Amino acid sequence: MSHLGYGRLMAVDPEHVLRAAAALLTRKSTATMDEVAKAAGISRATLHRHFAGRDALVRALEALGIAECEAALDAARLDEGTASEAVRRLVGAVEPAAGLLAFLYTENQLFEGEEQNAGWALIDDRISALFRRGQLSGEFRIDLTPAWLTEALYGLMASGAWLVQSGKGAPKDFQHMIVELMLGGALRREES
Amino acid sequence: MSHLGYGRLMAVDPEHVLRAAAALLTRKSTATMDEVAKAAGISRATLHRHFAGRDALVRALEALGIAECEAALDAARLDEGTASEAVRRLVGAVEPAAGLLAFLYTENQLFEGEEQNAGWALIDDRISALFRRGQLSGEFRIDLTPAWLTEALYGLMASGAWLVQSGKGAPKDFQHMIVELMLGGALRREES
DNA sequence: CCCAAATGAGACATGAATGTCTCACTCGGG
DNA sequence: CCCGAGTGAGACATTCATGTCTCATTTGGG
Repeated sequence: MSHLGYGRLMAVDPEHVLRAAAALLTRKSTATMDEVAKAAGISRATLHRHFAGRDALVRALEALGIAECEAALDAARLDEGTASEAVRRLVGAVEPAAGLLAFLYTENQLFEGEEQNAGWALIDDRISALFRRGQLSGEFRIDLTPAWLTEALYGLMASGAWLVQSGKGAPKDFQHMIVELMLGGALRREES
Repeated sequence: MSHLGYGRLMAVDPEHVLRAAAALLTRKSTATMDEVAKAAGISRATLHRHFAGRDALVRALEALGIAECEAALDAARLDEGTASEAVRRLVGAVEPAAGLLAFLYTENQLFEGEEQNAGWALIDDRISALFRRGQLSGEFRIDLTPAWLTEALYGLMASGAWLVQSGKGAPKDFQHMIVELMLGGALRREES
């Protein structure tokens, strides 16, 4: 059995391991370290050499999710154009990481302790600021708090990821269905 | 004697146990049977006498959640009035069970196996039918599928429950913030 | 009063997952 | 060619939740 090395020696790519772990844990959040190792195509021993334990693995996944969120936030350029356009760009940029984020979102183990990763608060702030900007510009309604709009966006993205993963929705509709419901709601409009 | 009388002794109320378990597991989904027992104010032995094991407990919680959902669906009278009004009534009726449902929603253990409870499918159908009715009456937009609207409603209710539980939102706003975002979206409207 | 039902407390075994370790093998570079 | 880093396989001990059991106690009914 040989692994396709990609330049150096046959060292395991931690990134690839995390991707595989995320893909598996998103489907089966109770997967054991052994299952994770098999999913990543490595042995349990090697998995342990890279991540001290299950907790460390989940923490690494959390860090990866935060990093991808921040990358998406940067790529979406939330300060440019209308807030609506920014929301649309954000959802589109987040889509590749939606599965991982949906897993982390349901992993409330991460939020029950005292030491939850401060990265989430920063992300919350940036998204809240976007909604607040939309409210100040008169674009968004003001009877819904930025905190709620942010939380709701998380929920809709998780639901969207779940819908796609279960096969009840097409991946290509991910951005559209989330953005349209988030901004426009379910009611039919006559105007525009 | 020897008949199944239940007013006899200081028998534990299984309903109360389930409520306590739901309240705890919503906050800490990894709570042990011992913690659940303590939260319910009974011993682990008694907890085990009523629910064969952790799996049975979660199944019972699932059955309770399904029952409460169906009760809410009945109480909301989805066939009466406009679809919007029905959605509003539904969210209001579901609110007391929102915490439990949020827990079940994130307990993807329930949906990964082959034998997921058929009760969810029935609930999905009833809610989907409501959105479809709204679309046929011209009340709801038709570019979002009933399946997505249903899933989105779940996600928003879970997010709403989480927001309230974390203290970042008031319980009294639960119905309003969910219904308004679900139906009207975040965009500000000039009309009405 | 006496008994049966139900509970609480705790001991005990079991099983699964985890964490640690050793050893042999395979590359790749010097 | 040889050496070492990195890996796979597996043995091993440990931890912890779980499941089962016993026994004392409480409670309420007959």
